[in-house]
Amino acid sequence: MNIYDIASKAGVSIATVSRVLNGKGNVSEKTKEHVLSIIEEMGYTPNIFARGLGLNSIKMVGILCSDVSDIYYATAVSTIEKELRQSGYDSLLCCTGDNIEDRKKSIDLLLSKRVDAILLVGSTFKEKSDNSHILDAAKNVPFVMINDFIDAPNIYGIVCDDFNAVRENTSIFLEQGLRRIAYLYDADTYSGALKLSGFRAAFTQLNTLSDPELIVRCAHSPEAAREQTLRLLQKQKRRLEAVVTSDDCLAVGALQAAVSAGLQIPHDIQIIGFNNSLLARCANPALTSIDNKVELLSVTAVRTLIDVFAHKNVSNKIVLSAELVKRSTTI
Amino acid sequence: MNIYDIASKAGVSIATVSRVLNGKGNVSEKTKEHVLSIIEEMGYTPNIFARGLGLNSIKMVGILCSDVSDIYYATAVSTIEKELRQSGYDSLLCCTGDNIEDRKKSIDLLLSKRVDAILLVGSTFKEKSDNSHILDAAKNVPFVMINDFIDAPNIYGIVCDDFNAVRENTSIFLEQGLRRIAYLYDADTYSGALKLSGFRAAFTQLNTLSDPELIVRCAHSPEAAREQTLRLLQKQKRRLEAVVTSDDCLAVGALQAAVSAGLQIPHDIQIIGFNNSLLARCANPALTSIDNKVELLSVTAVRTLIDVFAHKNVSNKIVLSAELVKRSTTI
DNA sequence: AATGAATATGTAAGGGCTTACATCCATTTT
DNA sequence: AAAATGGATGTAAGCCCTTACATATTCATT
Repeated sequence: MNIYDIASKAGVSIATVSRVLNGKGNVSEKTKEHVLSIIEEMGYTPNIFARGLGLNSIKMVGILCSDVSDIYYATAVSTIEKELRQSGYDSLLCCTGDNIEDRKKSIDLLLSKRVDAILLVGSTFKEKSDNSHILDAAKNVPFVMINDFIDAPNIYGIVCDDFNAVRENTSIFLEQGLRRIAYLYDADTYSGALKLSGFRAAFTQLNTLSDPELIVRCAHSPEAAREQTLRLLQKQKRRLEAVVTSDDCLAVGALQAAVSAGLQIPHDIQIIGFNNSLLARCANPALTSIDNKVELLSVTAVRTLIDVFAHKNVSNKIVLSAELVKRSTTI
Repeated sequence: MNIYDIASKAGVSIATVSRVLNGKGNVSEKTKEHVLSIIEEMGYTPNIFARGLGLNSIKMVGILCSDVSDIYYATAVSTIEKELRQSGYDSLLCCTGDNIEDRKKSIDLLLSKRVDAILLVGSTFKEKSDNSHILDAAKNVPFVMINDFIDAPNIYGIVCDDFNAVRENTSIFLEQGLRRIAYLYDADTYSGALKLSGFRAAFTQLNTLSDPELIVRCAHSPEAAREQTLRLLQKQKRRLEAVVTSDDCLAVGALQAAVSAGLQIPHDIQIIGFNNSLLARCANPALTSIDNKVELLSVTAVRTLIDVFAHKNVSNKIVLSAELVKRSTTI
């Protein structure tokens, strides 16, 4: 069944059917309704490929995500997908892992599927030299990044003010007189770098320096964070007073370490997570966490993209503020 | 740039270029390499729409998921996506929520995008009457369901033996002499129904009956489960001895309730989760959980689908076994 | 009633690929 | 040496839309 069948059954030309389907051009109300009724009656769906051939777009946006099984990215992807659909776009999902080569392939793949744009969830790597494939992709379609930014034409970054989020909350600890503050982080990404500098800046502000031994990189799992925190707790002669983390899942690990070391939380040690995910609510005691507003970031990203499609004037970088959600691991 | 450009640059016909691109038909090794080098040199990518028009497929599978922000579904989608890509298929993601109307729309949408198959993640509803749209869809493309099954042509179910998983683990409690065992569940789905009957069956096996007041349905959040468990703890004259749940996130809520009631875990009360997700590892004390093997289910689903594409003989229902992962909330 | 503008509809030319069928050529067979 | 075979390649039709342009119709204006 194709547009010709509908046209002949409705006694009109295929052009008229097409116009009805696309709501473009002039069709009399009467004809329009008649055609629609035939379409309904025969259960006709236009062939997306033929349509794509004509329009060179099938309203599909590629989502590039390093790992949707991560609860944070999952929330982002979920929000993006919903918001896109509401705007009439579908989502082609591509999870790439953290490997540059794979991501290059994924971008090529999305482009070969003729997506109308690419939305990146999950930070790129710090070595900007390896981002040439993103710049290339942006020559073909708009490229929107969440929690990341590259200053180049046709690239839009929706980021959270991670620097100040960490700086301010670290400062709170410092103002309480604490100095033995550890920082646990996992990835060396754009936003990861911001958070780390935020941590350091809090110390600099007070003309102090953070102890380099207390800044620890570890794998993205509670187990890894637990191990690292236990190590710090054992090694330090002076007691660890607080732990700041780049992700709730690390904070949970730190929390487990503190609990197993018999420390009272938050009296003996305070812990602060990042992302305000389900993990923060599930931890025991419940985790204080910096909410960097994934949903808002995601919605903003999609809206930005829609504006770009509509040739509206859009700023290349949008910065949102994080917000602390206080629970039981801080005073 | 199109296939004609490549053909003329290579001094061959478009048919030959097409044959090289698709690896079909006979092309001499020499010509093939020459054409490939031109393609490489010019950076040519065949137009996916034109190709789709000819083949009526662009190797894309629709993933229908009620909610990717749920950590369990996120893992499933992530695994599916990876496995599909390895088999040369891409994933069109569609999150539908738990609403039948929305799901109908999503299925239509996937079909209109001419996906080669639909993969459903997340159970359908118990009222089979409302599954007519799935049966309809299966007339067009293979339909694979994870954790669900409808016995109809072209529908394949990859399920976990949820019934026995819950039955066996409930039995362990009963064999310990416990009788005041609560069951917390969230959704009234296919696998949800299996789990619930498994719970009941454990009692029936011993010619006992479960207390209907201890079988509680609640929303899918730790907070809701916490509240319900607190209610049970307060109401019951005889002490609650164990809680079985249909999802880790409910188990975490139950755990929080028990902790806040000052109970010793697992001495005073034992708790068992389901799915063995990150939440189980993050809980404190760490949660014993039934692992229903999402990754394996997902991989099996995709492999089944690939077999169906290859017209291999595939059984309509594949049942995998769950496995208990013991942590600190059971004896 | 004649003219022109605006609206409604139709015709036909792409858009870029796949593939059945036709053709050509180099082998092998008799 | 002629015929048969089969591999390599080309031609052209078809897939199903969109849309520029052409034509027909309607309506308002003079």
